[in-house]
Amino acid sequence: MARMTPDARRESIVAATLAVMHRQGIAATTVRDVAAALGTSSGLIHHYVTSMDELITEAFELAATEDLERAASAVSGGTDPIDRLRRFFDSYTRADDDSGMQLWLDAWAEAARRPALQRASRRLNEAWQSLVCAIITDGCSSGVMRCADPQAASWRLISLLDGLTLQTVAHGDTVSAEQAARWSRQAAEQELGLEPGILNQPGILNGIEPDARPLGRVR
Amino acid sequence: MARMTPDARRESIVAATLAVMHRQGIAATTVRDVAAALGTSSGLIHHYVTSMDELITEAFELAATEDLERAASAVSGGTDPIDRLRRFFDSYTRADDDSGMQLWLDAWAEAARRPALQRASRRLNEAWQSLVCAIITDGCSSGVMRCADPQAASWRLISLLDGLTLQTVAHGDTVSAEQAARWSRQAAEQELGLEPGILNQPGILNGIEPDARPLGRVR
DNA sequence: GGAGTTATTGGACAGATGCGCAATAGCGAA
DNA sequence: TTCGCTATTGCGCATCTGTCCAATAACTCC
Repeated sequence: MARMTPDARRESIVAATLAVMHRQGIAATTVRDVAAALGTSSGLIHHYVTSMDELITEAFELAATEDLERAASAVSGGTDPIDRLRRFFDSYTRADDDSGMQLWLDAWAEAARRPALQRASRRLNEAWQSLVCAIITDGCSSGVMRCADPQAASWRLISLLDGLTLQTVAHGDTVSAEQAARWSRQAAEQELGLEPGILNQPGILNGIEPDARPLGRVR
Repeated sequence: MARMTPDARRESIVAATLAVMHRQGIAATTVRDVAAALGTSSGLIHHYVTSMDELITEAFELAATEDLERAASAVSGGTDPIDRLRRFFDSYTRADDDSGMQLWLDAWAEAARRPALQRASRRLNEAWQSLVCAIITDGCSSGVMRCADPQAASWRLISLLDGLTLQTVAHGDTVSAEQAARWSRQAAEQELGLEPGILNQPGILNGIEPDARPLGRVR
């Protein structure tokens, strides 16, 4: 294999690890599979990485952080709290494939037994909640939303989305992706005292940023 | 090891498998560990079970079915829809340990790659939703609840509970068990047009069935 | 060009995994 | 008491796992 600079090689290793994780699941990701995906030897991986756990955590952190940043950037383009909330739903919901959410399912299950992964998962989950909480807090102070406890409301909103999407991904279609999208928006409208259907308007996202790729936690 | 009847032995194997699954997680449950927990040889396991996958699915199905039946039985003792809903929350929420929910996290993550486990998980999740949906439907027709779409509402309720509990179990206490209990009840009251706080009244469960153990999906 | 540095190789190592199989031992029926 | 059935044993097999390490090859600097 062609010799690469340490930085480039490290990056390619993490990227390959992520690909294998998507294909086989976190628990079944092995050094040899990563090496094979890269077309190199397994020894090379350990030349850059001290343990498999570290590598898996790093790859998960990379993917999850990118998704979060895409969502945050989509939200930040909103003109007002309701528009920002709409963009948040768009970015979370508009998934073409489920492998991103599957990664989260793996992470939540593995968290109990991999401390480093737990820290990463926890930190990123809290960041998602903060993102939503800021929108709700704004919405309340500007008077377009009514909510007694933005902290609780945002955890509910995130958890509801996770719970519904979980059904879609783990069980095929006990809850379809379309239902998850619709039902979670309805719940948010109800919870925040919004006019029913207001979050379902065709995403302004489409008009403003035609290049924007499907966004959000679920890639 | 003492010779046992096939039925008794099979039962003991499934029980031991479940214990190992709770301790080590589904993915890390091995034939040898089960044999060790039982004080027998690994060959014996395969004398009763054709594959590890089958055994794991069977053990999960057993635990999840028992939890569901405990919840259903708690609910069926309710005097009216609101009382039944209260009992449902009590049985889901009143968990002393988290290993039951951890089992569900494992199952959801593994479902994509173990078809038999996916079928079991799916079937049981749908049963939980049916249980709630029946309560809501009753509540609507007797006029004590207001809900346009009991199907959607019950999926939301289940998913919210799963999502919140997931945080408690996977991340320690991003959301505490107490918050998960309170917030999900608040959401239900809001969604079903109930008087705030009505689901938080001290569980009638305690008075009527003093023997009733902590119930629900989370054991 | 030569020398030094280091990215990369390929395999060794010890341990774990699911599964299968001959041998053994315990129990019920004759 | 003896016989037959089968629950149970203990180990073998092939394969896979993370980790490590000496040998090699490619690149940089003198």
